[in-house]
Amino acid sequence: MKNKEVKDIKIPMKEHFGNYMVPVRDALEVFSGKWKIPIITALTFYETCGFKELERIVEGITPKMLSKELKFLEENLLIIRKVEDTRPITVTYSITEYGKTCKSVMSELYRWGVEHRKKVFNIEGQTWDKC
Amino acid sequence: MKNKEVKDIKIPMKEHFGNYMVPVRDALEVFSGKWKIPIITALTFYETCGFKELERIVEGITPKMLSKELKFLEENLLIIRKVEDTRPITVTYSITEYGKTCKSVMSELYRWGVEHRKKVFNIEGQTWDKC
DNA sequence: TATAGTGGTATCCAAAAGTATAGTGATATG
DNA sequence: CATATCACTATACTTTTGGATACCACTATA
Repeated sequence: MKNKEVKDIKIPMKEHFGNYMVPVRDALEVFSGKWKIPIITALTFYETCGFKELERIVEGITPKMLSKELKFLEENLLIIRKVEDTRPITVTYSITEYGKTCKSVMSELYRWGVEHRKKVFNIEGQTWDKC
Repeated sequence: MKNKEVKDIKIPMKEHFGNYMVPVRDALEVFSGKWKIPIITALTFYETCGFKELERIVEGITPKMLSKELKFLEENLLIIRKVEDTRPITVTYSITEYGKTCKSVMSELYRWGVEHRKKVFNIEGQTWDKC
């Protein structure tokens, strides 16, 4: 082919989208994985829980994973950990005001996910109890 | 402690939220991982691309990953693969109308991610070129 | 005939994510 | 004194994810 420069060569996304992916990846880091959304949801619902309580509420999670994810969520300012001076000492985890902003993302994921089930698996009207 | 039944024992999320997590997880399966969103974004932007084109557009991806993710996205009805009867035969991948519905989720992830950067890293006004 | 481009596979490997199981020190209860 | 609860940590393991490298058949071009 002559005039190679005429052929429309598609260029890397970075040229068009710059750093667009960076915040998207940040968000996904918070919401992906098996346990982060369940923990956020639990703390949004109950406001404050202890460690063992969360182990029971978030069914199936191991203490190792719970501990790891709580640290991550605290570093990301979504929850706060407080050591209460009781006997025996108890530790409480609570959702922050900022943590509550996750709701918009989660409900968008929920909304899209429900449509996706309909489209891909042809499953309608199942009881995806909205909250 | 007497009156154990008075103590408010927090119950597993499933009691409150039922199958709420199922569609959320479905959605996350589509959007998580390193390459799915970049591929969707590329095909949303260019409408139709060939395999080698995508390899160049989505910088850093290996043919193995590209092949795997394209299969996944096709199974999820987000893109279509067509073998064109040219010489040599070419294969095109295009976004479906349904695939375009991903935009709402991606822009919500973007929006939240930008706020999250501000909050957690105190990074303002950077050029997260919106699209 | 040599080279380059098309659309991929095959194989091996490393790192990350997640599971299973056990145990710790402090305190409180029966 | 035995047992249980709280908030974890430690260790070993498996699974999943992704990366590196090589290679394939086919066709077109120089």
